[in-house]
Amino acid sequence: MDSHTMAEKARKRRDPEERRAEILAAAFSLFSERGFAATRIEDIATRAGIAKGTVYLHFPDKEALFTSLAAGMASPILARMSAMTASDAMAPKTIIAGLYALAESEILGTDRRHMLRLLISEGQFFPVVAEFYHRNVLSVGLGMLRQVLQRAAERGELRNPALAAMPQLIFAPILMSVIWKSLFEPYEHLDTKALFETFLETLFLPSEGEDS
Amino acid sequence: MDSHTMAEKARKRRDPEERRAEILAAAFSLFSERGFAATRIEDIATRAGIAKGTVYLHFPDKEALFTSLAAGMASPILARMSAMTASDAMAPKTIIAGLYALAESEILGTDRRHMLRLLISEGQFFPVVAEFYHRNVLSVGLGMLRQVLQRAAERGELRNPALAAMPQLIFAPILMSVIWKSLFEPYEHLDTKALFETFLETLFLPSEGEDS
Amino acid sequence: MDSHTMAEKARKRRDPEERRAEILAAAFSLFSERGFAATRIEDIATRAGIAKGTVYLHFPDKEALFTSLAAGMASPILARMSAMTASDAMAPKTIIAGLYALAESEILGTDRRHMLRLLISEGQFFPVVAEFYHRNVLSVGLGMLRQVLQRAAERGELRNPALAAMPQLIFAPILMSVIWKSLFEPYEHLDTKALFETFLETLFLPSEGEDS
Amino acid sequence: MDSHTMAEKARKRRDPEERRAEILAAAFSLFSERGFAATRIEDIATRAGIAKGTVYLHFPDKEALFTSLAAGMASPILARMSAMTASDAMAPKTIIAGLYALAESEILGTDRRHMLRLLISEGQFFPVVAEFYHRNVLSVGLGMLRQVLQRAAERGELRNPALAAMPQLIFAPILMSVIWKSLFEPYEHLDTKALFETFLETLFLPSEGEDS
DNA sequence: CATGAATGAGTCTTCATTCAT
DNA sequence: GATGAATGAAGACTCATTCAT
Repeated sequence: MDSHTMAEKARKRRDPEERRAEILAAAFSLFSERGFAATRIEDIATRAGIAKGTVYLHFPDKEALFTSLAAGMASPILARMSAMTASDAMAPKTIIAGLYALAESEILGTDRRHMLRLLISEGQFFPVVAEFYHRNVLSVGLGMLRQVLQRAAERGELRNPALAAMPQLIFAPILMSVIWKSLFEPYEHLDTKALFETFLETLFLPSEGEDS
Repeated sequence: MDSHTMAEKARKRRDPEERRAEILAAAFSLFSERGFAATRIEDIATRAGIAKGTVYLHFPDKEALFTSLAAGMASPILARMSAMTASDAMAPKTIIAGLYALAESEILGTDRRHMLRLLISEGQFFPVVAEFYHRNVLSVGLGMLRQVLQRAAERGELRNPALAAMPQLIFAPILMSVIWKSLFEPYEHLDTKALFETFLETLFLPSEGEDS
Repeated sequence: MDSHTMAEKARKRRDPEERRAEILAAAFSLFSERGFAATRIEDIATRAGIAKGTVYLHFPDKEALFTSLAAGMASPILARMSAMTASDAMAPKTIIAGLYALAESEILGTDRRHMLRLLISEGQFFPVVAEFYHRNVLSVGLGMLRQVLQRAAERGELRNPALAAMPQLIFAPILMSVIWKSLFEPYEHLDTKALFETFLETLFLPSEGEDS
Repeated sequence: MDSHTMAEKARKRRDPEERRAEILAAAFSLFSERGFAATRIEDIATRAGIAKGTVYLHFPDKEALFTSLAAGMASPILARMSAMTASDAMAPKTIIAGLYALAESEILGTDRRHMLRLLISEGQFFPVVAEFYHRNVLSVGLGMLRQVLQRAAERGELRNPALAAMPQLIFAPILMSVIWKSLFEPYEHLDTKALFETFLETLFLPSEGEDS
């Protein structure tokens, strides 16, 4: 018999990276469900299938847990966005449409939307996180959008060329959707696909041969 | 006659409504600054100039403080919005422009923006509040907007007539601005006036005699 | 019926000073028994007949409890010592004898000896306490002793006049006794009265008309 | 032959006695610096250059570490003292002077003074230690002193022959010095050489041909 | 033998809520 | 009504000890 019977003994001595990831996953789901203040370290440990003290072997304190989580969230999304906007070949409208599709499938359609709400909620009290996001996510993301919008304006595709100076507006419906889903979805469904579609058609002039 | 002067008496036994309002004002400023969890009842009492126990004569618990505050926040804004959209005489674009002006002066420019952020943050954990807002603020507000946008569409003033079905989009830049101000303003200033202006010009076709 | 039925209701709302004193008394006995680290705030509270949280209404933290205790211990003893050495009329030998009698009845014979041991033990880790004692107790006490010994030397009563420059030696047997009582008394009794008597006769030449 | 060099191996699998000594040395320095409660097993391990668990291969628990340390401290000093007092040839005054010189160079002048303070502080809570010291150090040490003082008394060298019945007094200035160094040295220097000299001259009559 | 990840009992401290005055 | 002392449940974090590798 192999001494690494993988099944049962999995409880002890995991690979540190794996363990760390499990803790973060547990923290993620609990922070999402209950918010930062209402989540107890012990609950995170329990959900990760470990003891309270073990959490502290991987993170110095509760705050670090949140900070790590926030930082880790950023890169995957950014990478996708980056890949998208990189190709000059793609039409701006298609790029923005792709961004909204990405937002729908990767944020609104998953638990990640809770994390975004969490960042909105708690970010203010974690300046490290806010600054990190501004520097690494927003600056980069807005920069890419600015370029795309600039190109669209030059090609005469934008309804309002001034949009290129306000790339934040592109994010606005995404944030709105996250908030709506969090607070009001139980009372009234929001059709985000239609929302993004409508917004897109408002931003861009119809392409050649497209029906108005 | 005893040694209690009028001035001294003025501190005690105030009109209950007035007292209640003072407590709410104190709670408002503290919740805004620190969030719900980090605000202590005692701090609220101190800021209101009363004793801890007195708070409980007016509100059953901390949660009630938050829900009352949330409920109280709604009406003034709603009233103004209502007043605005009521007049059929005003052009839709002017009404929406007025709404943004209102948002700037009454929300973004004041401490109320913190309260809106607070509603976004904590609302999920206070279903009473979320439902209240959906029923009394959003339903009403979105209804009004739908009418205004419908009228604009009929008058051919909208870039995209489908907007009338997505009045939530009107709120999106306001939410975005609130979030930006909370998290990123220290790192990068957001010119909300320009943002709203740009957005407005994107939604509406130029009026007669206006330069595109 | 008097509403201050003093007997049963004594549990609540005591005079703050009294309450503070009770907490200090409880802390004193527990620190004495178990040392600083091994004493739990909750035990102090229980012994004082109050709830854990109440301790924190009177002292900011565990350290403050120790510090206050240490500071409070000093003055009574100092006052007595001061009264003693003040009178120039008394013979130096009588004064020192009185000091040892005081040490026996007020320190070695009471729980205060535990506190002295505690100061010896923990003082190093509480620089505030050590400095306080140096400034307010030792400096003063040694100063007084120096004067007394100086006078004795001038009157030719000291076996070794150089003692006036080393007043710390006077304290040495007291410290030794405190330590002995703490550690070894169960195994071997120390007759402190005889100890002090022997030491005194070693320091001073026999008075006129005294038997050797 | 594998990649393990001699140097690398030297870190592992040392002679058990040597390993034990290293752990005790590490424990000694840390207990001295911070006291018993504030010293963590992990710190001891780190300072000894081994892993936490390894400590438990040599000592059953933290307490055993302290008691072993305490016991080990005793013998060297005792041996020296024993060697000193053994020779009947040496004058009593010279022996006691030698004892103080020993105390200065081997205790007060080294880290061992911290250990003595530690014994004073924690001894009470480790009855095993207290009893061990009483039986193996104090009884023996006081016995030797009693003999020496007895001899001095018989030879008419003592100011007060009764001193022979109170050999504890000989230790008093040593303890006083240890305590002073621990607590008050930063605020006021104590000249222990002078202190012991003064004390010695107080106990003993001047030797023949010596100035009083 | 040696390691250090894992455990969980233990402790300080906070704070919403109560209630005697 | 108003007060603020008192309560005690709750939660972050520590660290001696164990034990799988």
